[in-house]
Amino acid sequence: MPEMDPNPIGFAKHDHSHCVQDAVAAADRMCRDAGLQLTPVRQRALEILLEEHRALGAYDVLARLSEDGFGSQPPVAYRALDFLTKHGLAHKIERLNAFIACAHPEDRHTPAFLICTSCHAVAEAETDPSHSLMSQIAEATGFRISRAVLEAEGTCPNCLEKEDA
Amino acid sequence: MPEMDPNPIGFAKHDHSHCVQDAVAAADRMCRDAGLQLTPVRQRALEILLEEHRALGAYDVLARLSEDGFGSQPPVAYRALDFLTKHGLAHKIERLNAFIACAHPEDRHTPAFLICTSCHAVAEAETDPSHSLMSQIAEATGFRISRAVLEAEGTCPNCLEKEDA
DNA sequence: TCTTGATATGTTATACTATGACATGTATGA
DNA sequence: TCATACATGTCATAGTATAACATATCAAGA
Ligand SMILES: [Zn+2]
Ligand SMILES: [Zn+2]
Ligand SMILES: [Zn+2]
Ligand SMILES: [Zn+2]
Repeated sequence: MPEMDPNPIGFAKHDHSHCVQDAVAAADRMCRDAGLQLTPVRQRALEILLEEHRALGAYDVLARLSEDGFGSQPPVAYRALDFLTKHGLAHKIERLNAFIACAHPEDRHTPAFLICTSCHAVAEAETDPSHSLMSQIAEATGFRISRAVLEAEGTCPNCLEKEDA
Repeated sequence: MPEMDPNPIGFAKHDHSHCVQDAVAAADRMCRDAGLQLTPVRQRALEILLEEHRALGAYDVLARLSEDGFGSQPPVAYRALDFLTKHGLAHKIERLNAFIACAHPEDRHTPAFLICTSCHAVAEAETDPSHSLMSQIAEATGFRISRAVLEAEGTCPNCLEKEDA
């Protein structure tokens, strides 16, 4: 699987070399435009999430931040992660109590995640909020949604292959 | 269970007097049929969840179990809740780290929850797993789902009304 | 009968996740 | 200059969850 991310909702491998700096550059641009401060801690936290292509616990992020000379106490990580999630640069996976960089922060979306319980990979699928199941239910009941959590656990294509072998 | 919950996906009030014992009786029957042991702790835990019509933290359940003479340590609650969730008698709301009795344990379903951030009510909607958003995504990527988490936060109809007033 | 294995309940201790409260520094604008 | 907002750091604490071990029960098998 060569290119960067030919299948945005899949588990394909990709060339990782440039994708971190590209994403950071995009985040930087976005923050500048929106009048937000992508400070050193926040940027480093984003890089950490991007470097791994999986969900990291707040304390994992904290440990790396601390290694890099930032504060070593939980609020340091939680505040950086709050910033990133609040502004769509990262998401929290509720099922895992963990965080992951957003796969396509360009446009507003309701993220849906596929979590492989075998290899712990996490894929983010972009969904059209208006067509989603939750929206239909909400409409039927008069409920006004502010945030939706869509997460599926199971086995990814790669691990399914290995199982067969 | 016919009129136990006239509006299974809504936030309507209902007569609570008999719904607990009805649900417990049904659970008892189900367990008997399936060769499962609905032991005193487990049954009491289910009753506790049914009595409140909202999501309870494990430690809330534990406190009540302890009052009733059961063990007072976390595993007591977690094990009872594990049993109930494993067998479809209760669900965990990941967003809240809390548990709620299943609104319709009769049939297999993928539960979806509507969580009111104002009054903290939680409604469970029954969804057809095969038609769901997640299933479509999974099918497109070759991912095999074992469990789906569908949770929406927002404002319930009752609270929306109050806001207007 | 005795034994073994599976299941269930209880305990202690510990690990993991998250937030409150306060001090300091820096930039902006009245 | 001063007030305000915001960002970072600290210490302390709250909230959620599991590991590991002891004991009890019951059913199946030697
Ligand atoms: Zn995203
Ligand atoms: Zn996998
Ligand atoms: Zn249910
Ligand atoms: Zn409400």
